[in-house]
Amino acid sequence: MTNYTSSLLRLLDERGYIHQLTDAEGLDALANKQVIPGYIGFDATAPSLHIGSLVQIMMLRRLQQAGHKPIVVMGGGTTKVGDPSGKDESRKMLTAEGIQANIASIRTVFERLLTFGDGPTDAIMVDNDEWLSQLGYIELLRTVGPHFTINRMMTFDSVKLRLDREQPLTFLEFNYMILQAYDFRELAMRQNCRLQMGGSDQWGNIINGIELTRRMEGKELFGLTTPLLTTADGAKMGKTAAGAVWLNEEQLPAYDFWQYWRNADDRDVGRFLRLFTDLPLDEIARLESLPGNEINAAKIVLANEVTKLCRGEQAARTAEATASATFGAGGVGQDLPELALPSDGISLIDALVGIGFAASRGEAKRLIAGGGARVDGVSISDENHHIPGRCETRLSSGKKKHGVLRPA
RNA sequence: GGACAGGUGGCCGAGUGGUUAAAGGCAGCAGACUGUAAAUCUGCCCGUGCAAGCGUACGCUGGUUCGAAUCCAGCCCUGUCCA
Repeated sequence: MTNYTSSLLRLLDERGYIHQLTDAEGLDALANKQVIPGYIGFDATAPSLHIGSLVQIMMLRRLQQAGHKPIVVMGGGTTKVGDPSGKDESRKMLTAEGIQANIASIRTVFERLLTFGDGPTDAIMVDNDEWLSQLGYIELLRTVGPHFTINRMMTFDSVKLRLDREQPLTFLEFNYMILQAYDFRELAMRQNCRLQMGGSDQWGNIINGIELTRRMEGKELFGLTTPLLTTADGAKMGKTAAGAVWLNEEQLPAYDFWQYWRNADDRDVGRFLRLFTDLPLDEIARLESLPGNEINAAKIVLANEVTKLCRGEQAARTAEATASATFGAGGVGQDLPELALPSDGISLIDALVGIGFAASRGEAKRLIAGGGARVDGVSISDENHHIPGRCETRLSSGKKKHGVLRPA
């Protein structure tokens, strides 16, 4: 490990945030000397970010913990053009109001993790629409255009990959890197921002911003990327059966959020604790070295801590209580999904579909045929099974998904 | 504008007239084993129905045919090369 002298880089380094750094010594020295405004850009295409972005959010939190100034940049302007990053047809153009609503919703999570305000190290949130929508095409060409060569743009992975695979790459997408580079320059001018952070896939964009600003303004900026976060079995973080693991409560109930962390792979526990919780490192070292199934205790700590940060203390407690009531005692907890139970009962199939364990009746039948449907813990293989009304019933799909049928 | 190659289920990718709701892989779900872990093995994996079946589905629209993802025409989209 490198010997950093600044508390910022030491903190980031020992917790595993650093993948690439443009100028380690320069940044280290600067961090010792002044408060560094640093930013990370986020997408505004959905009303919530998911845990794929959590590393970046946590990095802003670390920045603030180390006495620097986090700047959250919402891509309101870039979102207006339509997000080209995925090769899927995610070109839905959002309305200005839709984007604003998304930003407002996303902000609620940031407010839990960062301290916003007017002070020197308080976090701020800006929308790149502020400057991008003002931008004239001719002006952009004249001021920014000369600093980019196509030759160089072609060498970036994001571009090269598409061309090599003979996939389409539109002019719009090609221009994204220019807009992102422009963002960095603009922030350097407006907020005196000196550092941009991001995922390793942003390295090219960050470099572009640094070079553009150096050429246009003669200012020296820094870039830092995080390692690409995958789970131990190689999957991208944040995807589960039900879809993405959203940070906002409206998109994903706290109990499910808690469960995601509770079900982490053994091998991921230590890494996740360092990245996603504020626990001291020696405590984390102790937790991650717990032998055999004692590691489950560490997973519970992980789930509690992350849920506390993202959803609040109360949400974490309720989720944990629900989990221990459900898994430990075989009972039910208040956080489980519920379905009203009519007084004359309900068919097992309807119950499974109604509570969301099966997307269609056919799927419910298959679940039953496979032995995965349980009523009060007992596996039911009769697809015509009828659940009587009156008493509270525990309905499960497999061993992990549980719900409650409550008499109406 | 021209020539050529393509557009298949969440993704990748076979399939060139009926036996194709469409091989195979990935992802996903469930079962066994476990520790709410991993690995492994097994089953499932468009909708509806108890079922036979019916309805949808292979870029779009129309056509040929008893029958089309497969053949024909036009259109849209993508790539490569040419102008």
